[in-house]
Amino acid sequence: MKLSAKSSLSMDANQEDRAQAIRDALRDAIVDRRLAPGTKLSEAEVGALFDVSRTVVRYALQMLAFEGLVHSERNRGAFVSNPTPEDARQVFASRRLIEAGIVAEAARRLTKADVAAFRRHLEEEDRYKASRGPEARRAEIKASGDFHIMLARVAGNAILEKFMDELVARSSLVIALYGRSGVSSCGHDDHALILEALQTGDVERATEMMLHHIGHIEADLDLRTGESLTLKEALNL
Amino acid sequence: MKLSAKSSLSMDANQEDRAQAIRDALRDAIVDRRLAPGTKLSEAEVGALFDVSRTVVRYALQMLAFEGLVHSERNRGAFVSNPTPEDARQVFASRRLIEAGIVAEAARRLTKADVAAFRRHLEEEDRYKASRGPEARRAEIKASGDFHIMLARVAGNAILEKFMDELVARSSLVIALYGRSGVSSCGHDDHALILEALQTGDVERATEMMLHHIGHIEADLDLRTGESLTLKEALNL
DNA sequence: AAATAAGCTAGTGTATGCAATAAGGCCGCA
DNA sequence: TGCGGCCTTATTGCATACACTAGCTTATTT
Repeated sequence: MKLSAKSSLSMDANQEDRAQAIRDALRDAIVDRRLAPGTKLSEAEVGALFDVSRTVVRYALQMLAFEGLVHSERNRGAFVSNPTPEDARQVFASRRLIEAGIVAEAARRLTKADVAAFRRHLEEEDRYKASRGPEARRAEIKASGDFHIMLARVAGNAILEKFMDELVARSSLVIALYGRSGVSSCGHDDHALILEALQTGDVERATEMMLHHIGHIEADLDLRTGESLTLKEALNL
Repeated sequence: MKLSAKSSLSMDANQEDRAQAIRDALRDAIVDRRLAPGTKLSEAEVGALFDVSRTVVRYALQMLAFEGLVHSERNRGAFVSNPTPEDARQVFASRRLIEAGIVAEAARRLTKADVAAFRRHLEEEDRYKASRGPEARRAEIKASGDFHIMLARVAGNAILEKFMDELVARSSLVIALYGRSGVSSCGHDDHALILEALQTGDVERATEMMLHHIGHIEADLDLRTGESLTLKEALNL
């Protein structure tokens, strides 16, 4: 667990709410796959890393549990979530539903400034795609999720935006567990296509592109029922 | 603040997680409108009522803050949320989107047992509608929300179910603040119509009914920009 | 030698104490 | 008499201390 870099940085900046800072740091670590699913998040350990008491850590962990990124078991502790294939399917089903609505609303509200921001973001994504190494890969996954979060923000509905934050984070976990080729690297610029359709005001096409895009991501997963269960069952026979 | 009835009851039943019990009790109180928007939820006071320390109360309040039912201000405390008209619009926009998806999925999965449960529920709703008095009114509102939550459960997506829990709760708050005639009492049995369409497997019609229903609820609101803001602006001129 | 039970340890659940902050009251001043 | 600043007080933020639970180790018995 190496999160030390974040700690000092966020502490002096955020005098206001340290629990939130810890939450964000852990969230990033989970989404970036620096913390593997199943990893135990010991209160004392995290507290030591961030130089706060367990009280504050508990708040942060509870928030993450609410988002579904962390699974909390009474008297046992908190662990990075280990979504089942069924969980994964539900995440993507939810995304298909909500992102379709977001695309429709975003198309109506998209400003020139938004388009410019998206262009900058797409360039950044491309840079990461071009780069090699695990660090660039992590950055690419993060940036890929950020695209969807930006879109949700443009849609102007704070509630849907919050839902998308959660769904994108959960998606990262799912991809970490079940992703085959690593990234949604089916050799496509889905995001660029979506933006293009949005710019021309073609809502229907943009929606279709989005659904295809989510389909691509999901198709890249290997959701066959986990081996661990099969193994257990085999031993019981 | 009279929540005493719940406290003793939930304590002996739930040895497992007292914070959750308190959360549920407060949640019910807010959704039932026993706690008005803006009411301060003092940690010490709530703790005394439930006979737990502030630590546990804080967890409960934080959970409610995450659901949007409670607004937490640093060094000031937690208050029952006071959604703005814009918040209200976003709640219903989100519901239109998500419940359309839920109806479609529920139609596919609806079993006979589900139908029977819905029928029982509708009867209960009717009983409350027939009864007079504020107590019956509260029960009616609650039951009305429960219909939507049941539907979400039938749809079989835990994530969407959680989102609906939050949206239904927020709706109750909004109705408490901006509701004109009190309940969605536009003299209709929207829920029964939705169930009927679902039974016949007519997804399109069920979806349409659901959207109409949400429209009915929203139409019953008076979302003209709050007087407080207008007053402030008037004073600033 | 294997299995079971008892104690031990590590870590979470809860309460409480202390420090800090914000709201309200009080006094002085114009 | 009205207004502004200071102080008091109630309440939250955080840390720590204690209680309890689960899992592991060990020892004893069959």
